[in-house]
Amino acid sequence: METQNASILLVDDEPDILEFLSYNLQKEGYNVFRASNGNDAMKIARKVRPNLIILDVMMPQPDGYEICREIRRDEHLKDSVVAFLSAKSEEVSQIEGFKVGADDFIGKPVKPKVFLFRVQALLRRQGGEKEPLNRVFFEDLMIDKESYTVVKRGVTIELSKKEFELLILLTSRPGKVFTRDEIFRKIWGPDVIVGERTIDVHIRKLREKIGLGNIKTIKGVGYYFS
Amino acid sequence: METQNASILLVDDEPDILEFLSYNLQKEGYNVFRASNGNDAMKIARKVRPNLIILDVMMPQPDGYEICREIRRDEHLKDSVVAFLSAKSEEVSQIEGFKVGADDFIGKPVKPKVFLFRVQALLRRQGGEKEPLNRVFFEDLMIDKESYTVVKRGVTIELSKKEFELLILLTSRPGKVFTRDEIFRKIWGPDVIVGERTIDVHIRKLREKIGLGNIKTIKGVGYYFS
DNA sequence: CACACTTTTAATATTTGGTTAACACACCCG
DNA sequence: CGGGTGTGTTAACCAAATATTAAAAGTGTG
Repeated sequence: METQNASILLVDDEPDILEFLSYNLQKEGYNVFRASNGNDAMKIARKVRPNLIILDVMMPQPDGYEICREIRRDEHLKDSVVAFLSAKSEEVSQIEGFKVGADDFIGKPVKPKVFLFRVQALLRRQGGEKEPLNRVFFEDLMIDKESYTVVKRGVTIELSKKEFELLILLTSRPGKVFTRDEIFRKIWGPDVIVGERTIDVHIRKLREKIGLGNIKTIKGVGYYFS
Repeated sequence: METQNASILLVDDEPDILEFLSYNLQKEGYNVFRASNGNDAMKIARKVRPNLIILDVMMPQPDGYEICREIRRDEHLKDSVVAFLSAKSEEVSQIEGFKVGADDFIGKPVKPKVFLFRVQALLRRQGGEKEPLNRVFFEDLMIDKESYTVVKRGVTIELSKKEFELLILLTSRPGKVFTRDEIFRKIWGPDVIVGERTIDVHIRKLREKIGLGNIKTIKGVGYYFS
């Protein structure tokens, strides 16, 4: 749509974080606005109608949730993409977050690379809504292929790349049993040779992170997701 | 080994990269087309309607963005999946890329494994590599060769490898009586020697799991499925 | 180049499906 | 009726497959 650079509104009461995020975003060429409290945030939002609004959950006065609700109530803003920043400890609050209409959660501490990647994914969504959300749900599990995250019952779980690839592969066809060979070919490629136990180790880590029940073994055959 | 006859169009002005990617894709069984400039690309695209189009961003004449726009404008092509190739440095351009309707960005230098994995993911998105469901039905029984499971009246039953192989064999020709020798040769192979009772035990377990009625014995001859 | 992190290897433990063996049962035939 | 033959049942054993762990090797990053 717009040919101008995307505009992003950052809202956080901690100046350091504001500064840090803002720096990273500007480096990528985004048009960044800042606010340190809810009132300023709404004022700016109404004025510039940012493509993306990033809110810290924990703030005095109107907190992130409250601001988000207000945004969703505003005729001109309700279609904005809203992402929350939240510390790992208070992750249960994500449920609340999605209830008030959040589009994404970004865990603190923020890693620049991941952060920018997600911002990008969020902005992309904002444009063409026909784009199906690249998310898969399995009971209490949500897998977001865009942001490389897994959320289990509101708790964000960080996976390494291999772990994520493995999970994506297995969930691409729940119930299907993938043999070791198949897994090797699809994730490691046809000519990479690694030890047999490598997969087991990754499977183990995955189970450790997302819970044991979901990935099952059929001895002599392979693994599957259920 | 599944035959992935998805067709992929590669567009890049550097012959080396074209060759490299093409090699990797073909090795995986994809049907690869190449073009070294935008005009050729559009010509080929209109003719073969590839499932996936991979464009280098940096090209003379019409660059990747321009080609992508044209693809999105074309009635027959606008639903193709389009991925961009781009060097790490020019990341800002990704915003532009998503704006013109790109589905993914693949960073150069390209690593085969990652590349193939993403291609796979993209093709999956394209409309779900529809593979035939490997399922057989017998009255109240459904046998799913993919998941090594049997569903009986809605209840999923997990079978071990041997049990499953046995079931598959017997149901491959319902009514036909398989002799012990036949079963041994087909499941254990020609040179494996196991005791006579081994089959009985597996048959028993199968009967236990899927019900007694289905597998019948003809004394002195063998077993059959009805 | 030190640090943090991911991936792989290697060594060890544990699990479980497959097999066996011993025995029970059913049926046929003299 | 009793021995013969073929199959059913059971539990115990074993080895292969997998799980687990820690440490080494590889990666990127400041």
